[in-house]
Amino acid sequence: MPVSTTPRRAPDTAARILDVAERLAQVRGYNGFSYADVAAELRITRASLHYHFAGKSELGAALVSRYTARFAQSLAEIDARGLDAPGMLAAFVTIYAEVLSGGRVCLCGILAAEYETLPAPLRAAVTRFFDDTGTWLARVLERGRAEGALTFSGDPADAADAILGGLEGAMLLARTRADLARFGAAAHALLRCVGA
Amino acid sequence: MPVSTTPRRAPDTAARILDVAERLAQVRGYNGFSYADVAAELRITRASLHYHFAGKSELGAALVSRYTARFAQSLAEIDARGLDAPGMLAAFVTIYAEVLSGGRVCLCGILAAEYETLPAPLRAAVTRFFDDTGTWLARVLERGRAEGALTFSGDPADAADAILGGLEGAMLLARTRADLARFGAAAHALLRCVGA
DNA sequence: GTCTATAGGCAGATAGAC
DNA sequence: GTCTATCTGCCTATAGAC
Repeated sequence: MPVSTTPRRAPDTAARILDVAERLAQVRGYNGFSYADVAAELRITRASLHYHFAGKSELGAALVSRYTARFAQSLAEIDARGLDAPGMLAAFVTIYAEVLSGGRVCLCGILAAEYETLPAPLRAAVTRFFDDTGTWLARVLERGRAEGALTFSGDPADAADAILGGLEGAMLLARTRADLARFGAAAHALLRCVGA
Repeated sequence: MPVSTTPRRAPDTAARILDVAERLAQVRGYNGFSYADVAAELRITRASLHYHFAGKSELGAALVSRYTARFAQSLAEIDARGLDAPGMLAAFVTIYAEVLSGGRVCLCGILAAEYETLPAPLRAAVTRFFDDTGTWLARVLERGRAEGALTFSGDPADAADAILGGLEGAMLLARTRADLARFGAAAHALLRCVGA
């Protein structure tokens, strides 16, 4: 078949809008950026943005949807690497560290802070992100403990919450200190919490 | 001296403004409330607010200032109770749990999420809050370890960051699940991190 | 101290031409 | 798909009367 399936190198405006909006949201939050910000950066008009995403809440929902899908893919890749539980936790922390080193925080972490002001569909999507990620973490923790590679007491779901919340909080704190190293140290301390 | 030093029961409008604004900020964030919101709740006009606080950034600074002072007072009260280190950590967690049970999150935690959009004086005040609180926590942790009441490895400052960030993050996550109990469980898991 | 009135800007959003 | 033009509403802020 001569017809190439190579993705168009061309604009794909919707994706570029998501790229810009995602970065703005991860730095300034959902309430901290506007259609005007995105449009200016892409050198198009606000009206054009409305063609691709009917409103800001739809853009926000698309943002979380894509972010969650990519995050799930990252977790699946960790699953596929055949690591032991401590290795999986370390890889999990690395995802967060890379986001932070890009000057961003977790999209759903910053949206969680704005939770009470978010449109309902966005709230539901954020909740789902944490449920999914917490479930993955709890599974890793439970398996690691069963195999003797991890040591902690209590419900794996609670330990998962502590690690997940700990990483989200550590990211936010790291920005107030402009100190990436302290994030790594705090993350390391969190993992020691479960014997990793 | 016959002139009573009893504080006026009267309005004290500035304090009432701070009370309302503080609650709004702890629920919706700095970017999530307006002068109009505060004014409507107090049944005064926006113009009156400007009489007491020149602008929103000044109001925000006053908010963080009062919050930090009260928080420091709470820590001083813990110091004065003659508890052992684990008891002090438990009391520290209780402060957070009480805030959350009131449907709020830590003022400086939510401001940390909005950090990049805050006026510079507000940013500095938030940074100071975490530095002060982290210093207090690290001191408790170090003393507890020296006395054999706590067991953890590494720099007490790193463990302090893990606990502080962990509590801030756990508060934000708890709201997305409307589940106060899970905050308590996560906090408990964090304290076990240092042997408490 | 509190008000009315108003300014000036920016937000999200829509209609309709091209 | 992208534009210009426009709408409506909310925001912070100020001037000046009471």
